[in-house]
Order: sequence, then C-alpha cells, then structure tokens
Amino acid sequence: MAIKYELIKVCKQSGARLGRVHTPHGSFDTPAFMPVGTQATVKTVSPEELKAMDAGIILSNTYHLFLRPGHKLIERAGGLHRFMNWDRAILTDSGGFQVFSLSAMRKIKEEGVEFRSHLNGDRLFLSPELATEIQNALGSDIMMAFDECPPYPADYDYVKQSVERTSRWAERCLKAHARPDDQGLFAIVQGGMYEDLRRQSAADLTSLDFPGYAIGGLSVGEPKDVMYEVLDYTVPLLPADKPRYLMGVGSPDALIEGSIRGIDMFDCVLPTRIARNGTCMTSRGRLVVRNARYAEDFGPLDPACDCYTCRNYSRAYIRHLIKADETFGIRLTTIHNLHFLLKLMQDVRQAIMEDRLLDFRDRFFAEYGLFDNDKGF
RNA sequence: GGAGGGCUAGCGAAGUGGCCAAACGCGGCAGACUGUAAAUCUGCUCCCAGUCGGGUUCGGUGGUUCGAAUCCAUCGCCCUCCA
Repeated sequence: MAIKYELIKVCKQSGARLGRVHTPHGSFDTPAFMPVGTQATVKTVSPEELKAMDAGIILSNTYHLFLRPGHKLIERAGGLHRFMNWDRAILTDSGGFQVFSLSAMRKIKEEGVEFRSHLNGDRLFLSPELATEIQNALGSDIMMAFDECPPYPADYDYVKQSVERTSRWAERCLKAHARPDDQGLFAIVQGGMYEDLRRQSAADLTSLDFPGYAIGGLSVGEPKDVMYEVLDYTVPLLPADKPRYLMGVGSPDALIEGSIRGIDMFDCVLPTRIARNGTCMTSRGRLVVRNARYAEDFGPLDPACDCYTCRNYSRAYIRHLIKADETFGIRLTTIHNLHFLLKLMQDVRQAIMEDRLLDFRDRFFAEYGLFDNDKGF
C-alpha cells in the first residue's frame, strides 16, 4: 500500500484527530492544508517557498495537465514530481470537479464525460479509466477517483443517480489502477445534502477498501451550517484507519470546524485566488489590502504573522504593487495567505496534541470573526 | 501675416438638431471569489437626493429653434502647414 495513515492522538476536548500520512514522497502531519497547484505550479510561488512555509503536499489536476502539456509528456519528463521540481507529496484531482465547474461545456454519460476543451473547443472524453491512466502517468502519490460533483441545490433523484454512478466509476478506477504499490487511490463520497445518500455513497465506497476517502460535493454554494451538518453525519461513516479528505474547503473557520469533525486533509484555491485579487487572511479577519484605507499604512499585513511578507513589507507597499499590476505584489499576498493557513493548521495540530482544540477555536474566532467579516484593523 | 484643424465628465476618446448626464477605454472607489476556464469577474464613478426624482454640464458669451454638445456669430486658447 502506497499510502498509510498513522493516528497519533485524538483530542479529548473535540474529538479531532492528530495524525500522519505516509506517502512515497514523504510524510505530512494532519490535519493538513494542501495548497492547490492546478497546472503543475502553485500560482506565483516556487517549490522552495512552499517548503519554507511547511507545505508537505500539494494538489495538481488531471484535466488541466491532460489538456496541457499532456500526461504523456509529463511521463517522458520523468513524472510530475520531477517535471515541476517538487519532491514532496502530490495529490492529483481526477477532473471530477471540472464536471461541475465546466458544466456548460460537458455532457455526462455512463461511460464518462464529454468535454469541450476550455482552451480551444476540442472535443475531449474523460472516463474513470482514462482519468486513472492519466494519474498513473503523472505519478502522483494520491490519486482521486473520477467522480461527479453535483451542483447545489440539486434534487434528490438527480443526486441519487449521481451517487450510484460515482460508485460505479470508483470501482472502474480501482480496476484500472496500474500502480497500487506506488500510488494510493482515494474514493470520493458524494450525496449532496441528503443524509441517506451520503450513507449509501459511503457504504458503497468503503466496501471497496480504498486507502483514503474524500468528501466531495460540499462548499459548492450551500450555507456553512448545512455543510457542517453534512460533515456531522458523514465523517463517522468513514473508516477510522484511513485519512479523510474534505475537498475544496479552505476558509480558516471551516478548516477548524472541519478538523473538529474529524477531517484530516483539506485543499482549496481560496487563499491563492483571493491573494491574486488583493485580499489577505489575517489573525483579525479578512483584509482587502487594495482598499484605499491602506494607502499610507506602513505596518505589516498581520502584526501577528512572521511570514516572509509580513517580516519585510508594508500594507502600503503591497497595495501599491497590486494597484500597479506588479507581479511581486500578488506573490507577496500569496505567500502570506498560504503561510497563514499552513500555520493555522500547525496551531490546530498543537491544540489537538494538548486536548484544547475547542478552546483554540473560541479564541481564534474571538479575534478573527467569521471569514466574511472584515474587521479592517 | 496667411491657410487649415481642434477645444466633450479626473485622463484619452465617440457623439455633429430631439432616443444625451453624454458610448467606449483608462484611472479611481467598492464588492465577489472555497477539489482554479479566475493576476478574474461584477457594480459605482458631474452635484444633491440616493427607490422615485431634482439640479448644473460638452472652452466663454450671445443668437437661431418647440428643442443645441450638435446650427450661426463672436471672443479666448491649443495644434499643423505656408511665409
């Protein structure tokens, strides 16, 4: 087995899990946040910078690399790790999310999904077998099963057939998987906001014994309390000896709430995307550094932060760079936001170790508020 | 001295009798962003009210007209060419 989960400790106060996931490219501690590098790069930052901020695993994307530059090319380059000069763990998403995000230009069939390339309109076809073959060629440490991520809201009958198809597809991925000793294949539990469908999905997939399980189809527009409710009844359906991965979640409050509910892995484009759009995560809430109020603010983004950006640059300077379209500006905000989340997860792990994650959450929220609130300090 | 062209909202630039408070771009202000079609997208950007609505504009002034950024006269300023 390529992927092993080691449970280190359960927080007595919250039930959260402290653990370690072992991969062919090193281990990472959980709960963990995984930066997203869709096109074989975490936008604007180098592998060295990612390591400096303690990223142990990053994401990449099957659909995007299949289109460009092509998985065969990456295979010839010696695999994705070598191609992008990243020697720690890589998780590749299967393209299932693109079934959701590119819904206007694809058609779902039992065999797979027909896409029109978002780059040039080419007709493409992605199936469980092809998504698996591509990920085998890329050589990621963790591969994801090709799933269908239904939108929110979606009616019960639709989600039910989607769950059943996702289960059939997961089984096909498992069969097609050519390198189980080198790469772990995770299945994705769907079921929308319907408890019995989540139960059905989890039962289907856990019977196939994957080395890890993801929860998909959340953070697609539903209210946060709905997402937490789904987690409350879905996480307990997953085996305790395997990592549990909540896909697409990355606001600071949700990382803490997810950890409390027993999630081990998270990924999200939020920190990197909002960074490029001039918004920063700070210990005191969201800070839109491009706002005029920071034009002459010569202090750091977050006084409580010790990242490269906060140690060396002011809000006024970063605002100037972003307003002037200088790429260094979005590099600085990206570095800060990633550091912020990675550090947050370190703090979460420490709190689990000391059985005080609920206390930590309360203190964090008192300072931070919810992600939506800009305290604008 | 002569001939021609021009002056429109913070900037650039359309508009050449009514559908014009005036396209579009830039700049400015704000918002959104959650397994990345995103260094993107959306809204606002003369003044007051801020839902309706009201007021003052298209170099200045004076005309023509039911009606003028648009036509006429005149003044000012800018640019090009010839002397």
